[in-house]
Amino acid sequence: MKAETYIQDLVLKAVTRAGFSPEHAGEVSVMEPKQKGHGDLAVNIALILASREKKNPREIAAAIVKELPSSDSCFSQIEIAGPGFINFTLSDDWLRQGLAEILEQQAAYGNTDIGRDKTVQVEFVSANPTGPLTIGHGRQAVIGDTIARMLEQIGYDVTREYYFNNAGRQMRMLGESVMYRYRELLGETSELTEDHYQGEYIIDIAREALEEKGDALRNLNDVSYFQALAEERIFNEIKNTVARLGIRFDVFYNETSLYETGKIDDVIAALKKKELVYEADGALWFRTTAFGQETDKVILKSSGEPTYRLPDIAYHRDKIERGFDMIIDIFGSDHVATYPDVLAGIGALGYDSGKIHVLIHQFVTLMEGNEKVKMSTRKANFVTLDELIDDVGADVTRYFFINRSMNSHLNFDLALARTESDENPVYYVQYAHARICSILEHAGERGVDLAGGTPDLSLLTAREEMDLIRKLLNWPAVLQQAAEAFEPHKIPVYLEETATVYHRFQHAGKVDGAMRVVTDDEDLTRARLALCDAARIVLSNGLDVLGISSPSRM
RNA sequence: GCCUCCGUAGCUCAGGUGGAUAGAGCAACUGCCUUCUAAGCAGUGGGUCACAGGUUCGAGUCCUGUCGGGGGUACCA
Repeated sequence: MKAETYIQDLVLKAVTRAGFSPEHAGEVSVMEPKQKGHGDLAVNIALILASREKKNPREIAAAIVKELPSSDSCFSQIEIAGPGFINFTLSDDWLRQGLAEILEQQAAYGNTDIGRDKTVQVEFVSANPTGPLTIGHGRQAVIGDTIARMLEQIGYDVTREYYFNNAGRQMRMLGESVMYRYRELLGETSELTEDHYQGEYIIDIAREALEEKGDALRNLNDVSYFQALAEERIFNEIKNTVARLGIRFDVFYNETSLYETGKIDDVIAALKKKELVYEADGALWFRTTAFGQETDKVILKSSGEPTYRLPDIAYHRDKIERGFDMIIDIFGSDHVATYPDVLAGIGALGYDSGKIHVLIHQFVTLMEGNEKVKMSTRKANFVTLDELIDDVGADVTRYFFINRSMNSHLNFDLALARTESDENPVYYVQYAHARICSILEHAGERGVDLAGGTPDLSLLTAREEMDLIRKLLNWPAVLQQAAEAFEPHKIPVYLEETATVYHRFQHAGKVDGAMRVVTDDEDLTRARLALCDAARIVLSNGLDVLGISSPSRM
């Protein structure tokens, strides 16, 4: 049982017995005090009741505490502090019992079944295959995959999906770029304009076309061959890149299929039927002003081509039709203006857009020392995600991208990532894990291990030991909260704290020989090894959620 | 103009539904390795939480405005 809910229940009853009437159970909120020395969990109900009852909050707190059970083995102390907080300190017995649960549940510790029998689709990256993934895509890839992993841990059935537009102008320009490069290789003068893709990879693909077809395509004026070739080659690269980060998509969904299956036409027809579209200036407009927007939006250009909105609406309709309980879209902040149109479209078609969660992440500013690096796929002066992984490795890459809140701008200093990667916090967390593995191994060499049942955990009494248990027991709540709020950056924050508390625990043995893990006292040694193992389990589970390896040696 | 994200230590950033003395890493400075990894631990210095009002027992957190920066505001995606 979770301590929070237990306390909430206890206090709620005491409040009623003391003659007060809380408006709702949520009014008794149990929180973790920031300050050490204020217990493990605190309740501020007396402060809330004070203004309503026009009484001294400390007196109210006293009245409530009087109604709490006089002896409860779960707590070692209950006290009134400050302006009227009631602070609960968990008993060592309660903590040790929690430790036993960690050892029992192993890799499953922290998992819940909140999402049992529920499906969720996470759409992310979704970059059109016009060039290698950039660092900006990298942030989105890691955010999306980590959110997917968190949701899996709390029981959801997750589908990772990648959507791409292969029907529009961008891809045509890509094909044209390859075609012109191909002609250049045949000695013709360049027809490439500023609007075309300039990257070296375009020439590589053109060279492939040359090797495959010779000069047979010299006078071809149809880009489709070049476009298809480029799409295939570039997509392979994209898949390889994300695979290096441990990311695998379940579904690649392409725009073209929406036309082939008639889903685009269906949307137009449905909107027409509801009289939410009209023709003007040769284009077809979606009456988004009916949904509180400033202007109506074009969905079919005068050229007959759709704008991105139309296939996006059709695609999201398809997602809902596929029956997902929850749909998560992850976009860069350059897309903030597009999703209201899509949600309006979904609503207009009679669907519940409430199950769609749109998460916007802010940009990555790439720094090379003190200089900003401008990034543009078209101009090809970017640092690719692949190059970044080459430089700092997959673990550091993932950690950098997930370490901060997604609505905060990310300053990614390449020089720092390269030269000072040893100082990176990811090594700090991994090192704690490696240290534990090492100590377990060392004990094993001396003939002490954890085989043969749970040790006598009551031998754990030192402050460093209890602090570590406290921290480890927070993991399920951290994971659940991070998953439900879609805030993956809370995981690394927690892991760094946990690593610190572990390092402090192990370091205590350096200062005081009696605090060493492996001593001549075999029972105590086994109890401490169990604690080490629990720390290993939690760190490993946490790193796993981040898609980062847990090395046993460094 | 309008929408949106951001502004917290020298730098990069955390700060669950408002709570008690605002934190971490890096950088600077000082200690700590004969035995379980010093990729570590302990400590010192460093702040008008951009600014001004407001809401209340209480605001870094909520509301309004101002300033500064990012992104958007297309018949590009």
